Amino acid sequence: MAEDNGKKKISESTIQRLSLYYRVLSILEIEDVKTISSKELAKHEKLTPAQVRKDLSFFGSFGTRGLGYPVTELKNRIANILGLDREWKVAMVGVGNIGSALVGYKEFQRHGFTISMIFDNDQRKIGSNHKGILVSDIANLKEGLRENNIDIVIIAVPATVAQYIVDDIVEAGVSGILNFAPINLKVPENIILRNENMSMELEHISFSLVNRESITETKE
Amino acid sequence: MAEDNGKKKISESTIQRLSLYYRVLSILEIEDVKTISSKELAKHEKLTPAQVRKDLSFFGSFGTRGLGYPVTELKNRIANILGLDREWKVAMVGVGNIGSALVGYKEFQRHGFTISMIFDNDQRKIGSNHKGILVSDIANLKEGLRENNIDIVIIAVPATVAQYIVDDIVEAGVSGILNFAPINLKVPENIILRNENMSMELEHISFSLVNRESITETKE
DNA sequence: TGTAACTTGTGAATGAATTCACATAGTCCG
DNA sequence: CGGACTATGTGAATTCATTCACAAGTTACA
Repeated sequence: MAEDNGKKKISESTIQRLSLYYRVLSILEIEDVKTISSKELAKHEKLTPAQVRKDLSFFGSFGTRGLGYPVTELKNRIANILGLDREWKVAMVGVGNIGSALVGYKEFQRHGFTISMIFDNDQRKIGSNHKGILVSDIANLKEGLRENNIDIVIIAVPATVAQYIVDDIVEAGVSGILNFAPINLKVPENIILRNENMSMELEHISFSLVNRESITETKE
Repeated sequence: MAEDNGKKKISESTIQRLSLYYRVLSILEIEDVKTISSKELAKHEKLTPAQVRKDLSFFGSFGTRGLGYPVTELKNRIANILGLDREWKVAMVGVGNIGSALVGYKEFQRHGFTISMIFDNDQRKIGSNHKGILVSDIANLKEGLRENNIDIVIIAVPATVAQYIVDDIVEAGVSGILNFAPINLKVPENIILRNENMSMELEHISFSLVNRESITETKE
């Protein structure tokens, strides 16, 4: 009966929040907390209890009235929904500043994302070892991705060349791409492309600071 | 007459999109494009023309009917709205994987964010030079931030210690904080705190891939 | 077993963001 | 200079997301 053939569409924000819930639940599990109410869970991420319940209700009902949600069970279920209960094979293209940092980023590994290939075009880097991974020549990108059955590619190259790279990635049959280059890439409809734009958050802060000032004028 | 004392609230997403517009306009300016229509601008970021016009209309009317928007002028105006027309003094706390990469991230500099201080607790790093910046002892965080009039702090420390760090930052009087630690930090209401969660985007991709599969089943 | 206290799950109500659609104003070119 | 064309700016309509509010299920304990 757990079949949900209705398939109502899940909003972007719900998916993002699932990530947050997962993170909190992982911590709670380690702290040996057995159950948690929507109220508590909401507090952890500054949301409303109703929001939490609504989000979870899209995927079934895991809670027990009067008690709350079983931590481990819910965590596992969310992992399953997000696809974190499997190993994803990830490749990194570009091992400069950012790329290099991400290769060593523990958080990815923890969530099932294993970076197993690195590509770069810098002759000095090619052939070298980066945190235990051999850096391949970007000239072999397409074959490399194919042969190793890579699921997801992270792009961390300069904006100027990112589009060429992404074209190759798509041709290689990879359909999940995370782009760190500050440019909007064009991909076919069936490709899942997400952008990580770190300046954006900083700019959001600067906007807020500027706007706040005009209000906080009274102070001092 | 350009006074907008009405002050209708600007939505989060509008602000995010301003960042995108700014990025596109910067490129167009370099390409020596003089004017651009909402339609063209929308195409660059996969939005609708109406959305672009609505976003911009919150801040006044910069366009010319029949022609479009003057690229340079609009770019400068957005820079002004976002607070990118000034120099922000930024400090980095934690110079591990991520922190180190961000210190060398050109994009920040380009948008007016100058990282001028670095703090860490690792004795081997303290006193050393990181891309031309002296690494200070985190024990001196509060005084350092105050003395140097830091506007924004980027947190790139392990999740376990992030809350202590942020408390110090707040006490030092800094009110803009960008957090890379995968944890929800508590700050007073008047502090602008934004989180950058890189796993989240990857998880979004994995969710989409899993869900897509169930639809693409037909293939092969 | 009964009852008081909780907490879920969910339609309905509200609120927010996006898109529509068009009056208005400017451009462009013969 | 005039008419065809283009594109903005914005209320109104629509779609989407969040919150409300409450019936119904479960616990805890006397």
